[in-house]
Order: sequence, then structure tokens, then C-alpha cells
Amino acid sequence: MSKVRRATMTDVAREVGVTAKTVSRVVNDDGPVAAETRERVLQAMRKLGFQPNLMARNMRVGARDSTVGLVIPDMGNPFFGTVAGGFESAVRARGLTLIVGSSEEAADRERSLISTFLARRVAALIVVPSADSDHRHLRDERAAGLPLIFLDRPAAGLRADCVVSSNREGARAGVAHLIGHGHRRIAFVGDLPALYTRKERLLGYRDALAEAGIAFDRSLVETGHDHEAAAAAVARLLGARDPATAIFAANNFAATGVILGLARLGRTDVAVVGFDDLPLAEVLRPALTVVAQDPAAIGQAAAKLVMARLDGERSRAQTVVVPTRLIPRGSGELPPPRRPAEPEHHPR
Amino acid sequence: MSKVRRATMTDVAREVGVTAKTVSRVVNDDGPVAAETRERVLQAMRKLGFQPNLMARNMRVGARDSTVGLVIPDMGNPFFGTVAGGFESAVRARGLTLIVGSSEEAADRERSLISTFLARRVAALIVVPSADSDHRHLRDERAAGLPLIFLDRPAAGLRADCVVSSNREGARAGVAHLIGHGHRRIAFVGDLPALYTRKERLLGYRDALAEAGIAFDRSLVETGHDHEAAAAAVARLLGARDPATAIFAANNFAATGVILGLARLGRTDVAVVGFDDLPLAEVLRPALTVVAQDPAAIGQAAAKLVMARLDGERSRAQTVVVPTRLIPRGSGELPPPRRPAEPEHHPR
DNA sequence: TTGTATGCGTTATCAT
DNA sequence: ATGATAACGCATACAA
Repeated sequence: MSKVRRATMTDVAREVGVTAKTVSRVVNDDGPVAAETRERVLQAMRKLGFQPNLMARNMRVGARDSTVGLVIPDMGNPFFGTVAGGFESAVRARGLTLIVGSSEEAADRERSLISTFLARRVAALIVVPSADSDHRHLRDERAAGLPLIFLDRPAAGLRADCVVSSNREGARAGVAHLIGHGHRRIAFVGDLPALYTRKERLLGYRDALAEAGIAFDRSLVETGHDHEAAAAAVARLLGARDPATAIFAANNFAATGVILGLARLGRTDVAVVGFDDLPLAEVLRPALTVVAQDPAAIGQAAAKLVMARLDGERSRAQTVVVPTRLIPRGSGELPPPRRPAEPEHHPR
Repeated sequence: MSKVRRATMTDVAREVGVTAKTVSRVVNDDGPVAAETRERVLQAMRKLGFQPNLMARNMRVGARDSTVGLVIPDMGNPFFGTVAGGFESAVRARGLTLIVGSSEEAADRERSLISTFLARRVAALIVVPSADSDHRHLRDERAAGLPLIFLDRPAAGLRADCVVSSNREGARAGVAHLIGHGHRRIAFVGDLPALYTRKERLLGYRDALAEAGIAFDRSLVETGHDHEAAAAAVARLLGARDPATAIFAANNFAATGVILGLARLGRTDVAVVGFDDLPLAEVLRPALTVVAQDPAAIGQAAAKLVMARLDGERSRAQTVVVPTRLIPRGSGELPPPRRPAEPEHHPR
């Protein structure tokens, strides 16, 4: 059995005894139509189950599709899901549809998705860059007026609009919070060193230390890009001479791993602040203090940029920084042990 | 500054001194082209930055877009995100692009999204129905051969393909697990009563009780559609005469709320099994035993159905049930208290 | 108020 | 091996 042909404007027009153009007028509320004609057209539309073909319309009208392409590293990650949701609800009123693809953090997947989206003539392109991608090939698109926005991490080799969390300031605030509660041996457990977010957050960590006059100690910086790696880092950090009394976990994998590592060691006395909120943060004991990002706001900011660009705003590339917010819940307010095993230095 | 016109096949053809059709042949590897001509066309394509217009191609070729429309209730929910990811990676090789919209659990949003997708002439439509929607209006589409698949919950008023978790059997297994560890007072905390998944899981709960010869007790069934409601339910269940010694939390909001409620009461002796896994399940103390769903497999199953339908499979609507898996982690293996406060019945 | 001619960018069909 | 022409479904510009 073959696919039934769908009714077109011409079909509707023939049914009524008018021209396609008249049907078009009815459909788009464009130009004058006699009330009676309009009624007959509407009836015929219902009878034939007519639905306008958006592809044909867009092609005729603008050579630009009414879709926005979004490339994210992982659809299962609620952070990006919420970003996408925030974006979608902000552009919906404008009739834009979201096309999403997942790059799986692979530069070549990202590139192929971008090609697909460009081939569809998306009205705008939004990319969360994967680790080692390069975006110089998008220069012409941007020059041609395609709204092009990078999320969470900036573009590589290209000046373009960008929306990021206040990584540095957020991390600074989180670490300052720990310092304010008396800690001076504060560990940093973060992403792979190459990642933009890790670098920014590490800068914020160092800012906070510097403000408090605490010397930076390389041995307190660990990498935990997954649960197990972070848990292992915790064991090292706490097993060292002059161990950490507090841990700043610079992303939510790290935070989860840190919590897991502490639980395995049976330690409930180590202060923890995480970057990025977790759904179960308040259920943990102690509840997890975090520097929360606002993924929905990131999506909305991107939407605002996209719509401004679509409206012809030609200003130079701008970077929007979305604020983070410290949420104290318990784990970040634990004090350091009374007398840390701080070996008194006895000069002889 | 106006948008720069993009190069078309005709532009490329003129540049080389051939016809658009020849360029088309090169682009699609269709029909014979002289090696030299082909080379010159490729060069011109690069020079002009030509990218084929998928909209025009799809319109000409099939009147079917190479996209699949997916309607989910909430993009920020990792369950649906992972479903979408599983689907996308399974259809990618076939050149299908995913279009996603979020219904926010509202029937009218769902309907308007479906209209948009149909207007785009999606190649297939996948819907996670919101609570009170009706799908009879899709009958004609389905009859016309549009692959139409419902996820997580069945369609309302329409026989169509459907992919669901093994809700009933999964719940049965989870509750049987608790029974196997000695519990007989097992509470059920679930969604709003109207929801399909709640009903199915409640059936499974009753199946397990029946198997073990335990009478169903209405007072042990509670509704917790958000954290606080579930936490409050826990207080009621444990405060009652003859209180529950174990809780089956029938979705992850309920599970989170139950954990929160127990923590607030300082209770660590109540066994808990959750339906649907949580990212932090193993970090909790005790780690949370769950009946895990497999969202990626659900997405893949949907993809398989879609592709079979696109390949002309005309069999009647089928329902695919994706198995769940019990993951014991600690909370579900807690024994009931030695002598439950079971008032001995002394006949006088 | 309605119709006609034309074109968007591509491919199908039939020629050459 | 390549070209000419028409057509996909719709909207623009203008005419009637």
C-alpha cells in the first residue's frame, strides 16, 4: 500500500472552485476574501484534511527555515535539557521550532550535525562546543548574517555571540564561602584540565584563596572527570599529610564522586561545596551546598540573542554571563576540625 | 546590511558552464558525470561555499521531510532526554534529524506541537502523551501511512504503536523483593491516580501482595506527585498504628520525597525500593535499591518501529514492552524490625 | 474581491 | 555525458 497523497492548496481550491491563491489568502489571513468564499474554503480544508506545507512556504518566503538548530553534547544530561527547554519556550511564541542533535562530545559529530542544520537552512544555529572542535569554518555563515551562538563554552577560533555561566565568580564565591567557615586547606576537584569550564572555575578558586591570603597549593588540585576518579581523588586528598578539610567540587560528576568517596571513607566531617545543583542535593546528609547554575536562564539568554539578531541587530559579538547562586544547605557550612593535625613547626 | 544570498546549484552551474542538473548529479552521485566535469563542479562548489538546500530537495523528492517529530513533556527530565538520545543515535545513520518540542504536560501544547510537526511533513511522529490528551485526530494521519508511535504511555482513543516500560512486572518484582526480605506492611507511594504509569505499577504492587497472600490495605496507598507530598505521605505512613516497614516509591519524584521524608524523621530502618533509577542512588546511605527503567532502550525500540514502518511494514499496531531491572543496593534489603509493634490479639 | 504569471532550489523525465 | 523543461507546494506582484 502506497502513501496517500496529502491535500494541497490546489486540491482545496479545485474543491471549492477558486484558485490556490484564494485558499492561500484564507490560510494566512492575507488580503481580502469574501466572507462566503472564506467559509466554503474553510469547509473544504476540513473535508480534505488540508494542512499547509511549511517546507514549501518557508522555501518560497525566505529561503530560511523557521527552525533553530541546537547542538548539545548529551541529551540525557538535564543541564542541557533544561537549557534547551528554556530556549524553546522563549522562541515558541515566534513560531520557531527547535531541531536538536547530540554531538556526544565528538568534534566530528558536531561538525556533521552543523552541516545538516545548515543544509536545512536553519534560521539560527546554537552550539555547545565539544572539547576539541574548531569553528573557523562558520566564519562565512556568521558574516552572511546567520545568528550563531555558543553556549556554556566559547567558540574556538571565531568571534561569536556566547552565553556562559559566571564560572569564575561562582567558583570564587563557593570557595570564599568555605573560607568564611574557617577552612584553609581546601581542595579543588574538577574536570579534565583542557576544558574551558574547569579553567575558569580554577581561576575563581585561586581568586578566593588570594583574597584570603592563602597560598595556592598544587597538591590540593585534583582531576575527577567521573565518579570513580573523583572518589579516588578524595581518598588521596584526605590521606595526605596536612589533608584537606574542605572540598570544592567543580562540576556535578565531581560532586557526586566526592560524596561517594566520603561515604566510602565514612567521613561526614569534611565540608563540600559543589558547582552546579543536583536534584537530590537536599536529600543528602548533610544536604549539599552548591553554586547553582541557571540552565533555563542560559537558554532564555540565548533565545534573546537569537531574536535580536533575527531582527537585524548587527552589533559585534557579545558574551552574556548568566549569574550563579550560592545555595547553602549544610555541607558547605561544616567547620574544620578543632585542631587540625597541623604539625607545629619547632625550630631547634 | 541585508542577508547575503546563498549560492544555489544554478550559481555553481553557471560558474562551471554546465546546467544545474549536472551539479545535482555530482552532489548526489546520481547518473554519469565526466571525471573532469565532476572535478570542476566540486571546485566551484568549494569556491562558492555551496551547500545543497535540504528543504528544496525534500519538497521535490518526497513531500516528506527527513525529520522525525518528538513530543515530550519536559526536556529537562533526564528520562526523556535519554529516550530522545537513544532514538536519535539509532536513526542517525538513516539520515533522519530529530525535531523536539516540549508539551509541558499540557494537552493543548501537545496538540499545537503535533500540528507544527505535521505541517513540516515529518517522516514520523513520536509522542509521549500528556495526562489528558486525546489522539483521535491523528487517525487519518496513521491511516495515510505516517509512522506514529506513543512512548511511555499509550495513545488515547487510537490504536497505534506504543513503547512502554514493563511497569506492572517491574513493580511486582520490586515489591516481591521487599516481601522476600520479610516485609508484610509495604506502602505504595505513587503518582496522581489518573496516570497510566501509576495504575500499572499499582497493579504490579497488588500482584506481588496477592502472590504472597498478603491482603491489600488501602491505607497503605499514598499519592506523592512531588517531593513534599511524598515526604508528608511518609510521615503519615510511619505514624499510623501498625505502620509500614517498607515503602515502594512508584516514580522518582516519589522516591526522592520518600528519602527526604525518612531523613527528616531520622529513620534509617525503613526499607525502600524506587521505580526508575536516580543518578545519585548509589551515593545515598543506604544506597537506593531501584527497579531501573532503560530509557535508551525505549528510544531504540521506538527507532526500530519507526524504521520498520518507513520501510513499508503495514502490520497492525503493536506494543513493545521494554524490560525493567531490579538493582539491589541496600535500601531494599533492610529487614523489618525484629518484633513489629504487632498487637497480639488476645481473645477474652 | 479574485485570478494569472512567475519563481523559490531542487530533481524527474526525456532529449540530445 | 549533458541539457531542456516541467514540476513539487506555496507566495509575490500585478492585473482584472
